[in-house]
Amino acid sequence: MYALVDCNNFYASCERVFQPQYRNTPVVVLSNNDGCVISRSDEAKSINIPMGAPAFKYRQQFKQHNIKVFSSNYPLYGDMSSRVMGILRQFSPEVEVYSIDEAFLYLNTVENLKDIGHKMRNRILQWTGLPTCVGIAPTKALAKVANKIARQFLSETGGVVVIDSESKRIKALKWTAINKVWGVGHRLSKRLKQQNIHTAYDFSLLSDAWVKKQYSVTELYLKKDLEGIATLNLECTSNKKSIATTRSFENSYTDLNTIKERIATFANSCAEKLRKQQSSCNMLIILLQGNRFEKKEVPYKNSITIVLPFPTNSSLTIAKHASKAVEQLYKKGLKYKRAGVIATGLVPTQNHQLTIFSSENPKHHSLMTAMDKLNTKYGENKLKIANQDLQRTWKMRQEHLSKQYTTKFNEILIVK
DNA sequence: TCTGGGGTCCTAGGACCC
DNA sequence: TCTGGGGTCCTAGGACCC
Repeated sequence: MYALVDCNNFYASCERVFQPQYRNTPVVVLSNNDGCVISRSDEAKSINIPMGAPAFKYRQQFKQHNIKVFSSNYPLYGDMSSRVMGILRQFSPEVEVYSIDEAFLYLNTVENLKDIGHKMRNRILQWTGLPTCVGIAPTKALAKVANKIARQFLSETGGVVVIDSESKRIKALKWTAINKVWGVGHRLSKRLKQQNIHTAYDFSLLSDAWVKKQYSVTELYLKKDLEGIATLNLECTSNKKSIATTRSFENSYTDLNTIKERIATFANSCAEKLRKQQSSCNMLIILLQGNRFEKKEVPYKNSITIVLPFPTNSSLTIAKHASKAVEQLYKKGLKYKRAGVIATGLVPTQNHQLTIFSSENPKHHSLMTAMDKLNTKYGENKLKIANQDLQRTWKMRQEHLSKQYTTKFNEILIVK
């Protein structure tokens, strides 16, 4: 059986752990640059603050309803997440960390599953202060469905739902609207509804061949999973297949040098992440975009894919290629609002294929190692690469930032 | 003034090969 | 005048997730 454990309103709940005075009041967490709402407490949801609400449009409502606003504090959420995952590993050796706030577990046990679900919930709540819901079922897609029901009927279910019989499976699928099914998004649900498929149950009754022909194997796998035939497997490998750093700018930029500097910083950040998981990349994607919300015309949006001459995780090499690419993308006179660097074609750094004609300058490796060491010791970005601006420190707007209670000694909680 | 960021997977179609 | 066909690999872009 599979369990899906999901933290309720994760970012908002993390903030509440350290500021319990907000436990029963509406709380929202904003995205980078305090742009839009990305997490809401139940109270904020019931005041109809939508997901993705732009903060500048809702300032009045925040004030009016006394909503506590936080800037996002990723070091805090990341640390809380790894604590939760650590607890889950006590219940099963097979854990797939599906996102920062949820994980699938494979449960191979004769114990009562409902009891296990409650044990997981209780231990996470007691050890981290975070509320969760647990769905348990014979497949991942059904565990997702069970989890949704547990969340929706929290007080009746106690936050744990087990689908362990055919009648429960059918009842659960009939309850689930097609657009709420995991893997069925906006486009797909629209098409399915046109074909008179309105619930997960309707979908599960379709013929395999028809689903594959009309849609793709993804939908076929999903359908089998909903039927109770486990088709989606646990993915326990932790290494990423692509690594990205993309940002919106606080203002629009028009100047090439400013944009090049930003790209160099993003390239450096990607390279650092690559070295952390001991990967190198074979390809880079550089992207540059105008303002998505510009009404007049379709905004400029373009990207370049570069195949590197050899796999690398050197900040210098990646920044050099990224910088060259951005010169090609840049058009004078346009305004840019967002840019990014994505590293793909990742391979383990250890066993690079030897290239006959070119390879990394061996000095890069020791330089990068030294740079990472110093940056770990003295704080991020103490050491930069030359394409980055040494004077300027780019600061995100974070007007409502909480402390790094769990990852910085001088910000640790003090008990009076 | 101010609207996030980081991922995965699939498919269609082009390029290329024999 | 007649102008193949099958296979593979790669990439861009879409759809979806949290």
